[in-house]
Amino acid sequence: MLDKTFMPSEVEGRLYREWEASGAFSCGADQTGSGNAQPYSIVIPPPNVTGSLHMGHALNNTLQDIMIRLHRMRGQDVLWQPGMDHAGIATQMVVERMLEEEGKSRQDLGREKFIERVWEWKDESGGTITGQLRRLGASCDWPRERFTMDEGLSKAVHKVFVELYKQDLIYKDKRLVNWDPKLKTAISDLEVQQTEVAGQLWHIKYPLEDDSGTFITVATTRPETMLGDTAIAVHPDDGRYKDLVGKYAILPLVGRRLIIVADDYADPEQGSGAVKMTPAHDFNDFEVGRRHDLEMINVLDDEARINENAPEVYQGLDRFEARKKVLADLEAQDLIAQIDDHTHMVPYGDRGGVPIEPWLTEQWYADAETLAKPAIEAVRSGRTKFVPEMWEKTYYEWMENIQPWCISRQLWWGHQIPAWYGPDGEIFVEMTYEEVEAAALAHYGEVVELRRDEDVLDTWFSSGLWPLTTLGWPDKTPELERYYPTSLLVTGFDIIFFWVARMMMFGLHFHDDVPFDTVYIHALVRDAKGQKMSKSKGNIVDPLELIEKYGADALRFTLASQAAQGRDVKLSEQRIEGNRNFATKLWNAARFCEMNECVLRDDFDPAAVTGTVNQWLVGELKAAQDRISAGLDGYRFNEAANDAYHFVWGTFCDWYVEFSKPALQGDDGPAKTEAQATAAWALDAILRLLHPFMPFVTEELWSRTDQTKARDGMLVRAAWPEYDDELVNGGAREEIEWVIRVVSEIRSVRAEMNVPPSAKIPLFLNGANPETLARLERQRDLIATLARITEMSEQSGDLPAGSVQTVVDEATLVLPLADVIDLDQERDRLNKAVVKLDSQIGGMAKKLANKGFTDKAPAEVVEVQRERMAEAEQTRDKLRDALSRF
RNA sequence: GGGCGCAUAGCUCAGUUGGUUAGAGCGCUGUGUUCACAUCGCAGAGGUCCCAAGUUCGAAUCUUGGUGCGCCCA
Repeated sequence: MLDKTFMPSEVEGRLYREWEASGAFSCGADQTGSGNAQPYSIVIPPPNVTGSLHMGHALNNTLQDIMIRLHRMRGQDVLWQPGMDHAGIATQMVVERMLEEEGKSRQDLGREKFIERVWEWKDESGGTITGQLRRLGASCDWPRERFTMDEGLSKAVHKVFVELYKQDLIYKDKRLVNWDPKLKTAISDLEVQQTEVAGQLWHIKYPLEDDSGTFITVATTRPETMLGDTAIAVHPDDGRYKDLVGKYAILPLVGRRLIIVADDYADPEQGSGAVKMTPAHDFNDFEVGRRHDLEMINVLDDEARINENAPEVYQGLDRFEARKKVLADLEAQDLIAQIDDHTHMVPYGDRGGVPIEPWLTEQWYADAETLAKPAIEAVRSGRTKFVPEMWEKTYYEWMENIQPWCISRQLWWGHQIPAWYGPDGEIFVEMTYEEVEAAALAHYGEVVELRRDEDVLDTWFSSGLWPLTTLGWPDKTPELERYYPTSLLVTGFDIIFFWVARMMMFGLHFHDDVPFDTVYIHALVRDAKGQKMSKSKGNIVDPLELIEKYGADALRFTLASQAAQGRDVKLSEQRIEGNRNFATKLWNAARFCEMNECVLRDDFDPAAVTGTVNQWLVGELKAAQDRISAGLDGYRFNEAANDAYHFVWGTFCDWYVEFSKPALQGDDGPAKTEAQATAAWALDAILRLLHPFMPFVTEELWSRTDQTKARDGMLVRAAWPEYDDELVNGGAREEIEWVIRVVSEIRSVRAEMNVPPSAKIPLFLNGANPETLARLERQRDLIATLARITEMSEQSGDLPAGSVQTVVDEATLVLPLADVIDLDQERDRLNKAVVKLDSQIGGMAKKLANKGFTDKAPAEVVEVQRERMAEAEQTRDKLRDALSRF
């Protein structure tokens, strides 16, 4: 016997272990045994090895798991490829922090020992997230788990680097990069967060060279960078400065001559209209510098301290101290013309958390523009589809304006760049060190000392290969052959650039095919108030806490039911609680079936049921199944979840269970047997339909409701329901919908008239046609039970005194309530109903009188309108009659 | 400044190519526990679908403009 409530924490761990142990999650399964099960594959967005499950992961993996479980149940050969990302900066930071506590730095250890330490850390505490994904119910093929630093994957990265280098798609260049002075590495544009900061705009007077005593005033938010100024720019059309173009100013504090150039970049509206140029420390200035061939003077070191290229008094000062001193010195010389408060954007490194510096260094670059071309074309031609489609615009926007991709990072943890340098800096890039040596020997004609590049590759370089490498590429594996291109990628919009775009580029370049058929982009998970979750706001919701409190099923169902396309998920605990209640409801429906000995029968044919209620239910189930399948196939997770919810609660529990009670609790006989079998069949279908959303409670019920017949294995591998249209019986549907209308109407009137729920009353039908009377005859039991009616009969002639009347279709329901009725109240109620109908009829009459409508609208629409009006008129007339009989 | 979204019940949101008499969950109000479930049942209140103009026989839905909010890129 089932308990009264479902206790998720008592079953989730056990069920998950059983699934895993049974091999249910393994790819290669051909459930139908036909030998031609179609492959269905998803690669997981690899979480960082340092990561732990947050709400974004919970949503992302819930959606993937729903699709995976659905297709597995459909009998496809399903692969959900799991794995983790080595997360260069994040992981290195974790281990460096540990070292710091021991009073050591990575330099103290040396590169080799440090990397050993990282691996130790990874083996011990890395990857807690994979356990957490299991808690969520994610049915990944775990034995196939991969890590971006695995040997095979590293080999692939090496091969890709070598090939791209030989194709001139990877090269070294000296450009401005985003430099993180805390982590002392280059980072990509995408890892820079522009943050609005309330700062100042300083107007500084630069003396003109030729005419002592006059100045040109420049405005800047970063006065310390003036130490690296090499020019001043003004707009070519700016009359104020026309005469100064080509002349020189003298840089205060330094004494350097600055040429005044005319360039469109200078904005006459901004500040004074003249802008100082620091080509080595500003991206815009860098571009201006290129146009005007300006000198680039780097005045910062790798920790953003002033270096030897600046006057000695500033050397060694941190950039913020330098700002203070520069300003003080300018002030002392009376060179500050004005200080404005000024809100502007400051770039912050998203890992290090300090403002990044544009810094001139030599780095490795990939020719993203060339690689992007086929990737753009693949989406344009529809080989890869984005859902929702609007994200394609974002993808194009970025791909068409793509910048060279800086792929080197000044870190130790990651794939070390496979480039070696000879004594004169000649570069050798080969697959093996032996080949490098051979190439060097050929080049120099003698054995020389070779030095390997110290840097590692951007983490996204290896994760960009994820769909290829996890399937075994560059080897020609059966998995690669079978599961590539993958069916679906599920990810957040924030990594379309970082990740999706790179996988597209690499997949097309190295395997000549797109990595996925469809990319489903889901939204952000926000808190109940719509705020972005963040540590600083303290509004982070921990999915694991919610799982403990409400069960994984409730969390999953909530996320799915909120995952409307193009809309953020606002997660409120109340909703999760509501869906926990839904699981309880399902549980109790199963408990009801159990108590009434509803046992699944092998020979049950839903198309052959004879009871009207049973015919109705199988038809409703077929319709619900259609909607749920269509919702999932269209990635409308919210619709599918809500359809399932409404069928289970609104149709099965609220009505069918109640309808079936007279039969189930009555005497043994064919009606009871059929009710038991139908209920068992429906519950079985419900468990299947809900399984992708709520795998735990459904699996548990599946095993617990298996009283007589051993089900063929676990629900996780059971077949997804598919039904024929013949299950829909129009007559049964109309009849039961009529019963529902009658019962609802009576309940409503009873409540309004304050008839005590315990009181049973008679019911008379007035003006009912023969069909309705026949229905009444057939469905007496249901109406009597659900509407708490004693006797019911046709009534013609005079009404019993003090009757309440209400209309369903052509018939008037008459409830003799002389004892309880308040005549005035009843008159009011009827009057209100008549007035309301009159206004509706008025609207419809007007519409039908409009020739434009009757001529131009489709005939069926006009017909529907006529029918509606006739029905409304009929009801109104009946109510008027009722009033007149008062 | 450029681009992309969003605005519907107290709250959070559905509403597929225009045919609505606008729905759900939560919350709220009333009421009910022998008979699966109080993590529940039954009933109810609650909406100029942001504003304006246009297209149309017909607009929550399409177009334009405005207002407010959000995100991305400069």
